[in-house]
Amino acid sequence: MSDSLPVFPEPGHDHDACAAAALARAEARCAERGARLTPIRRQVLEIVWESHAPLGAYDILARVNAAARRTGGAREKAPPAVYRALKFLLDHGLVHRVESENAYVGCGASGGPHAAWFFICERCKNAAEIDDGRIGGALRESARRAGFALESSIVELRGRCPRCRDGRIRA
Amino acid sequence: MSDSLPVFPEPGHDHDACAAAALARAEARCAERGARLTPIRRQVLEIVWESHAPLGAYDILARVNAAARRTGGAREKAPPAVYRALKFLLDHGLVHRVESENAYVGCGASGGPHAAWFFICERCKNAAEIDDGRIGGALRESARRAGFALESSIVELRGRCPRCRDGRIRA
DNA sequence: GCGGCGCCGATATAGTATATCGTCGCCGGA
DNA sequence: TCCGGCGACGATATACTATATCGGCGCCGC
Repeated sequence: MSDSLPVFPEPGHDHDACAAAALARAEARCAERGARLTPIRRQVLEIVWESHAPLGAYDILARVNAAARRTGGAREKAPPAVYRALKFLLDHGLVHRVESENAYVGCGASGGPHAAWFFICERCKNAAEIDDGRIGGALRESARRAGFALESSIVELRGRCPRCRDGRIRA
Repeated sequence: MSDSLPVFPEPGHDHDACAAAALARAEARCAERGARLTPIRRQVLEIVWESHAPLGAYDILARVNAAARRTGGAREKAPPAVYRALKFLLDHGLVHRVESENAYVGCGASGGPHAAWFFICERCKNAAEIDDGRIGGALRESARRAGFALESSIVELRGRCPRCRDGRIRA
């Protein structure tokens, strides 16, 4: 469960399948917990999973409303609708917040609660969750030495993902 | 230079001296660099150093304007004045931004550029810089294994500082 | 002197997030 | 059946955070 390599999307990445799997995991987790994945919550989750790049709340809102305009005259949603959906998804571990971008990204893990640590590519903007026991060990050890009672940790590592480093690949 | 214990203020902490030392370091660094610590920049730095708790830009602005009202009728400053000062201080490594709070805190280090990693106490709100080589090692090693070209890192560890853990001390 | 530059004032606006209140629908208990 | 509670959502207003842009002023070097 620990120390798997981070999952920046590979060249052959089947994103539709990737997003579908995430939605299926979300359905399953909500079912387990008796939580309701209502239409707006599900739609926000689908939008977040349109890519591996964190998306801002107002970008999500714009897509929700664009979809509403396409499919018929439903009234525009207001910001609280999206923020409420995001809060639900955050509370249930289905999305993570990227603090350094005020943005939200789908949680790629199927397991239970876990720290949200990311590599974030400055070029393609994708974020990949880090699953590395040594980081956790170093953080816990540092806290222990300092007498600090660690409750949660934010780790956001910025740079270039394997595909974007060296500027070899266009996008 | 590495692995010193983090500096949450001790009970006997002489904060005036602490802030004065920070100001002196800032003067020295600006002198070295030929950068001008203008009155507004210096004032923002002093305000940030009023405590070890990160302060929001608009809180800083309010204190700047409160001081102006006390000392005479100078017109109120507008937000860009504070943001410009903060940018200068950030660029010169005199303050750090705490991403998870949209807030700013004085840099306690005298050395050159360094990652800004923090313990942040949820109770007393103080932030303490972490200087722990093992964290950096773990982050670099994790990036290396992932093929990720690391450019900068954000680490914000939330919890209870030594004085506030166990709820033993009032504030 | 005058041109360039850094700094700042001033205004406007963009971007992010929350408070509050009312309504509706569902479900369980009296 | 009716009622009460609760969760979800709509709607409006507002708070909080940050930046764009333009113009003026003072300093310095030529």
